[in-house]
Amino acid sequence: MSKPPARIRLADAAFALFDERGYEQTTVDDIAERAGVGRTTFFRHYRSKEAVIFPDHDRLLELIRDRLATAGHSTALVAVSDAVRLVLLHYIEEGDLARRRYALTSKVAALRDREIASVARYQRLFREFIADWMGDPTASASLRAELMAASVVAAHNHVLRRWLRGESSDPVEEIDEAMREVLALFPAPSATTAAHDGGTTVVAFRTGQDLDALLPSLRRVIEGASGG
Amino acid sequence: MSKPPARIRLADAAFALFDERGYEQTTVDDIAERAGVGRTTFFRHYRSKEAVIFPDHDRLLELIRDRLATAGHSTALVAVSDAVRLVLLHYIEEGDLARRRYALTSKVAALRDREIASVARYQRLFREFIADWMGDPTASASLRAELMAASVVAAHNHVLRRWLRGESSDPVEEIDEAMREVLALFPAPSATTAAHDGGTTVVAFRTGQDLDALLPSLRRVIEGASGG
DNA sequence: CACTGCAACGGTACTGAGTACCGTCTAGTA
DNA sequence: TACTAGACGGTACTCAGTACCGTTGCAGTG
Repeated sequence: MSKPPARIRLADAAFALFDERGYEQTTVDDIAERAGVGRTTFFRHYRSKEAVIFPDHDRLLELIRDRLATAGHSTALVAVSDAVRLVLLHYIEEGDLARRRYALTSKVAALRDREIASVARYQRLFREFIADWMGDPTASASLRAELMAASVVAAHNHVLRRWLRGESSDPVEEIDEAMREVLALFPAPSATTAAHDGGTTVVAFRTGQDLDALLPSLRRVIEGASGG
Repeated sequence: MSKPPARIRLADAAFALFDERGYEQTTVDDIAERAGVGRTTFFRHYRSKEAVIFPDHDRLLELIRDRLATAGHSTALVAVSDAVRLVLLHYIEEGDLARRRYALTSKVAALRDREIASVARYQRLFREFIADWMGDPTASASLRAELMAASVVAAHNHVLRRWLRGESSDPVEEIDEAMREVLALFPAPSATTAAHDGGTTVVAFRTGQDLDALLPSLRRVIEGASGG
């Protein structure tokens, strides 16, 4: 019966102590002692006390980067959807561990802030990828890339949190549906550029009425947009 | 010639030292010494070494909260736009100080993370406000509130960063235009709910053609959506 | 003037995260 | 056996942040 490696024992000890005493009330010395290793060994495996909760953000970033790198111009949005699904699946595979982490980040402000900072790095990755894909350096296109990346990440967070709270039985189906909704918000980039030369603008909406009943208000919307 | 109050002297000293030696290379003792006060006094005025860079995030949060609180149901989106403009104006009034902070947050990861965490608090405020406004507790509405809040904040950040980098001469006009673009992405909430009962869906796009030329493809899109 | 209360300040001492460095033990190999 | 490399433990240090205490200065009050 050989003991599990120190890295695992440290993580187990940390989660257990955080549950028992709370995060701030647990020192690194406590964690190392329960894991049966020296304090130095803790910092050899984890850069900080916070990092023991988020072991593999770097790996996850690489995962996204790799998936996006395989995309051609016509498959860019598919790559984005795939990358988001990949991240979600990663958390789901963690199972109970992800839920314990969620319980901690919900209570401890320092951990929540760190989580948010990590998510911002994902968002940056998506934003740069989408901006490159658009290939249009104007301020307007840059804004659209920013909005799109923010929406993509928000959709992921929304589905993930639902699953973490036990409100979702099929998170993969939910993320696919959410991504469809996000992508539907944004026009194809080839069409958008033409609009700046004073074309017709059609805004997105959904209604119970049929198309013919909608035409008058459609026209009004279009004229309002081109007039303002 | 009376000296400025300690709070100001500390901020000045901190920014000066961060410029000279860098953030990590500057200790709180250094800052206090240059400001001519004791170390204790530093922590009386600023909760942490990072906080000296971001003095008034709490006040800004209150500003947003107050503006949103005055909104009625029909003026909710106006309140959101106003609140965002308020935040942007706050930074602009800081002028050079905001630009120095930007230079610091661009270099120091710890400061950038803190900035991001603060922005996330704004986003949460907007998300809760929008969700309340929608008054629809379904998962779909919750996602839409999340997407909208994320887009609102992303638009603000985009315009703010452009101004901070000196790429914008009229940031107020830019934020108004950006907010128009954001709000155009999202259908009115009364219309959205009907769509789930199998109504007509109109997707957003822009084109150089006029509306009549577009109708056939519009119909095709709608049938494709209701069929899938 | 003497007294009181209060607010801002300075100093000391402490906890705990994170870093640097050094010595030790052990497994694998020539 | 001798050598080497990696994982480990221990010590000592820096620095952020907290707790506590005493001091100073200034307002108002008798």
